[in-house]
Amino acid sequence: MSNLADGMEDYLKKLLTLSASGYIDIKRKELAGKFNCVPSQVNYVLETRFTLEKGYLVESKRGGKGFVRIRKLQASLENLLDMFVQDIITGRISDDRARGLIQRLYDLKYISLRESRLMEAALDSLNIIKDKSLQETLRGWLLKDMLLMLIKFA
Amino acid sequence: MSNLADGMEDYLKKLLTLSASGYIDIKRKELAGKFNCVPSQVNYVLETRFTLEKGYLVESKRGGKGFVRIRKLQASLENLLDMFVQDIITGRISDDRARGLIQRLYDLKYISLRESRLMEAALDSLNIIKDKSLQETLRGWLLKDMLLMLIKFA
DNA sequence: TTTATACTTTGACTATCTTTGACCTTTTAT
DNA sequence: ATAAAAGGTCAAAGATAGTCAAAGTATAAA
Repeated sequence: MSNLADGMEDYLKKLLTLSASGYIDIKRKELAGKFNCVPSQVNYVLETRFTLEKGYLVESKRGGKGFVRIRKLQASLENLLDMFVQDIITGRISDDRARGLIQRLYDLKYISLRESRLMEAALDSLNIIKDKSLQETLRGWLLKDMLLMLIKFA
Repeated sequence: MSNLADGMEDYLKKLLTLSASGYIDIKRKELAGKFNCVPSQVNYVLETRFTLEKGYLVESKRGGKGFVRIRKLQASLENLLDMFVQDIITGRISDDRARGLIQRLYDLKYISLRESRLMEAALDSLNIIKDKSLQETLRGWLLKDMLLMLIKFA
């Protein structure tokens, strides 16, 4: 008998393969109910099994009619991401490295010239931050959020 | 099945696109009746979805023959500058206003959908900053740098 | 077999978004 | 003036989801 987390993982992955849209929407509480566990267990499964490195994107909304949406990335995007995931998940990234990644995205025709410049401009704005540590952290988030946005609407 | 507020938002936006005059007049109580909710729900939708920053103007009148008028502002650069002059001067801007500006730039066809999303993603990343003051300042720079870049390479 | 380490499960507390209702103000009709 | 007919405000309640750290379990190393 496998554990709860593995069971929930399998269940969600199965739903995903059955889904035509490439994503599924679930209710955290309902899912927890189905597996007879606390709702936060769902978060655990999402955090450990449906990560970016593994090719998944998770979005959610709170409040009435809220949801958790799990999206399976296309293989091509996964490959692309593989190159950056390491930088992204460490959470911090140097300016040079960040600009290198943007250049790479452009070379791969994944973003337009204007888009690359937009991303670079965003990086520029971080230069007014005195605290170098905060700067690196923020740069990591900036890059990650922009990249995820591109992927989400690919 | 989406929630009440989203449904009402969609309904009103649809009416707006169908309207030749550029605005629609509704009766708060009637609308609430159609959606089977309390009248103040209408206010909630107006306050969260039809704000000035998002390019809408809401006027109303009480008493007999009362109404609520929702107008989609036509975007123009002049218009935009007027609306955001204060932010530009102070160099600080709230999240809502920043997103509104981006939306308006997109309405104006100054930026593409992807570009607008990139800019929004950049804004997202600032949310990890605890210090609200620093956050507002940084947001100002971020927006300014991205905007200048767009202009420079227009 | 014990111990150390990694993985899983739980629950209390928090954050966010939505819905409702009681009470308030303005405008019009008589 | 007054009553009737709108619309407005605000705070509480409801509906979800997120975080974090403690407690429980399984696995690997000694």
